[in-house]
Amino acid sequence: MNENYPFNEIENKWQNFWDGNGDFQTDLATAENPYYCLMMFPYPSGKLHVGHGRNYIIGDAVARYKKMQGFDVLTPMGWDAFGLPAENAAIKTGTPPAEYTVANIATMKEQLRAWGCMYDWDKEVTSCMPDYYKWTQWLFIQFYKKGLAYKKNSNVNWCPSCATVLANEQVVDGVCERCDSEVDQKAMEQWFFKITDYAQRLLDDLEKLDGWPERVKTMQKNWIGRSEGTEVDFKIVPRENGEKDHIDHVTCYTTRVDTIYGCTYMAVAPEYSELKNLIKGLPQEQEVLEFIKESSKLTNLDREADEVEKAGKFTGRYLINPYNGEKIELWVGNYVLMYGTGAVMAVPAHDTRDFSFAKKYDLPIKLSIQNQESSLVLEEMEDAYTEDGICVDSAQFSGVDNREAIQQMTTYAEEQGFGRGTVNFRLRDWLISRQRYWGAPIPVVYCDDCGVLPVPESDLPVLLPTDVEFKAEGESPLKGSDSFMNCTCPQCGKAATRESDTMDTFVDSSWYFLRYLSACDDFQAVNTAIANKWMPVDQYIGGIEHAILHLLYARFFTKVIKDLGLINFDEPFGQLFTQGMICKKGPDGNLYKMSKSKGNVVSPEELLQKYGADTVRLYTLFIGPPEKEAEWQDTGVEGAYRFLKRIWRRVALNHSILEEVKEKMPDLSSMADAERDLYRKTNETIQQITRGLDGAFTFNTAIAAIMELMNAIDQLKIAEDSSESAKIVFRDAIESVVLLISPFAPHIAEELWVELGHDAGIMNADWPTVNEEALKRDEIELVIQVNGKVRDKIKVSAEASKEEIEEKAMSAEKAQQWLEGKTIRKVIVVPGRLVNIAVS
RNA sequence: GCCGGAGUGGUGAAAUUGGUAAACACACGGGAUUCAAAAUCCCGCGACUUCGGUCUUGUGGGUUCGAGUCCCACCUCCGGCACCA
Repeated sequence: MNENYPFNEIENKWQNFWDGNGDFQTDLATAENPYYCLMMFPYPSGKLHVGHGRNYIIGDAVARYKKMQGFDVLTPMGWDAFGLPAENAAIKTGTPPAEYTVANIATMKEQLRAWGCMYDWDKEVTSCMPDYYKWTQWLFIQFYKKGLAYKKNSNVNWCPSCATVLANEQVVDGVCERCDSEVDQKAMEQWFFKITDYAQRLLDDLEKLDGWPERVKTMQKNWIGRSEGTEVDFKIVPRENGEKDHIDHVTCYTTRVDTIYGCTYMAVAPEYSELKNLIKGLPQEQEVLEFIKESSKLTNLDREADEVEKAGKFTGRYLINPYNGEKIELWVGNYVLMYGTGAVMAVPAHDTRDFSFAKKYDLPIKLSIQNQESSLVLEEMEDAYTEDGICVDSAQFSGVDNREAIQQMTTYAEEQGFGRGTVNFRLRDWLISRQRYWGAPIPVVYCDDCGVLPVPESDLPVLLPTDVEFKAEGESPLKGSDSFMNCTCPQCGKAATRESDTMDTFVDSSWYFLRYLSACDDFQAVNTAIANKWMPVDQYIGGIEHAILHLLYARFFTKVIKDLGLINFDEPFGQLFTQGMICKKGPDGNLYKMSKSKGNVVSPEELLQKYGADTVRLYTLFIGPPEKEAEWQDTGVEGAYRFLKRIWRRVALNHSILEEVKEKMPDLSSMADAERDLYRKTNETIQQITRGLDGAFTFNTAIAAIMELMNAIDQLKIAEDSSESAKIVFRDAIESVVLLISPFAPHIAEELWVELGHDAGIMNADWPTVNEEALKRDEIELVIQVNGKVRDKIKVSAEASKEEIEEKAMSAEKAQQWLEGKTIRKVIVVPGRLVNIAVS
């Protein structure tokens, strides 16, 4: 056996072997012990760098580990293949998106293979292929039939650079999450999914997700943004000239109805639907219209900046507060959002925004909540009092605790019929229309006579045309394809037109985990029996950047698909693991997430050639806790390489010893001390790693533990003339190292496994188990502390009683020096750990 | 402002959940081997020290025989939400 570690010879060999052996192909129907290990499928952007690799390496390690534990592991892989980069490439180079995408997939598939990440390619899904998007379209139609897909005209986020609309989730700090262009507001007719119908369930079911990171659940909770409050109808004071209005009241939403006796005006959003009607013909009309126009010019960015000066106009109309009959002014304010009802009752004394607005426009301020000390004096207030307290000047509610008053006053409003308790969500419906080519066409037809009609299921898929011109303009390229646009009405047979928008790519990725389970099924989207058997996914692995978008949409889809009766579970992912990003210092010396634009990518090719896949894998897992960000350091790779070389050498140099060992593990009692120590260390390592890997992903410490075991193996100093039992213990330790490291560095493990005389296919070997007997110690080292400081160490028998330990500790030589002349006040004996002597 | 997470050597980090702080590595320094280099092996590596020790887990208090870990107050950083009424 060559003593130099020949990674370049063995890695490809074993990758071929795994393929040929079908080790990663899983029979979904017959598997008895299913374990679904899923990695977020990538967008085929071209090339993966080592930062991307973390996701797949972690996933592969989990899959191999679970396989060795006897599970029937399913690890599929696919491609989130629709999306803008392919289309932009088409605009730039003229390469059709399909061609570009297919080429990238081929490259990335090779890269995954070169990393030793093996998948069940029989179940590959590619979201841009007709056999996939047919079923995406089918699901759209089911959503449509259930009233969960609808079209409406509304203000939407428009990215001028991407030339398409965006979902709220895709707008980050007022800019497009993809290209960082400032997003405009534009009124357009667009398709939406009614995710708001599922807001409560999406919120409630977060409770069930014990295997999800807390921070992801919190992010989703914030995003859904539930708030409980009260709607109150304020009657509009009729016009003096007797003219009628369309409406007779304005409804506001508040979470603080307890402060309503302090309400001194009402403010509506500039976009408030009835506003223009309410001001028609009034002297204030022009001024207010002007104001509305000004406000609409404010971009998202301006609105989100804290500095935006609150501004507003009196509309000329008045309302009646139904609780006390007071007449108040109706204002329009730029600080009021179209949230709730778009109208807010203003209580300057108890809301900081209303306070500054009232001060600016000299509106009245009334105190209606008093603090516990009754120390609030209106004239002295410099800001609103927003804490809890006691209602004052609030008619029959005066003296009531304000939290209690919310209940009482809501009930009162319901009894009187001018208000009601209600719940509001921050979550908006999901805008899925995209004015782009490279996505699944929305399967809808417009007929002049019959209106909007879904494409009949038998006509699916609605194929993307190829006779299109790619341009970065504001219209879908599909509009330019006559062959696509012109069709017949499925109902009346007359000429009709197709919808030219395509679906957001997040629609594709919201159900791909179900499609892996029926990848080749031409007759149905979801195989119910198989899905119920394999889902929810046991372990999902991906980046934290999907905490809201993808993970929320996938949960929504799962719930809808359950309601369609196709599956019997309502959460898609049991355990979720979000790995941290890999960063590297850029040319400017700052640390960035690895990306082309920062010029700090490390591509795997060079590393694989220099060190091999196992080294890259081992370093990636050893770099730090996998859920945290990590800084890539090239010298660290060297360290991983050194360790693998060391394992290899230890086997190669002792090959004959390892080969000649045939005997079984001898009795513990017949082992020399050094042998027992190593045998114990081997079992401790197995225990530690297994505990770490179950539930948590402590790869970094698992690898450290294997390194420690290697250090212990070297302590034994095995040689040809060592005793038979030493050789057995040595071999057992080496074999354990090979098994334990195999999920992380599978190629070297396979090779050494065979060198140790086993059949090829280490992933089908059993994960090592702990011999409890071996863990026991005859003698234990105890620390002796005096007043909590370590002063001495003693060795005692493992069976020693507390009394014996105490006695031995007290007489320990060094401890004695610290006890001299002191009064012993207390002695604490912690068996197996330490003795602490408290003196004064 | 609200919510979540973190702060430990030159660096990445460990610490059986209240029990020897710094495991395992990286970097660095010294030595062996070598004509030389690479590779490999051995030793050292928190700070101060009068070589007895003393101090040390963001800061300050507290609980405890004992605190990186628990409690209180504060500081800093990261992430999410945010004019949401």
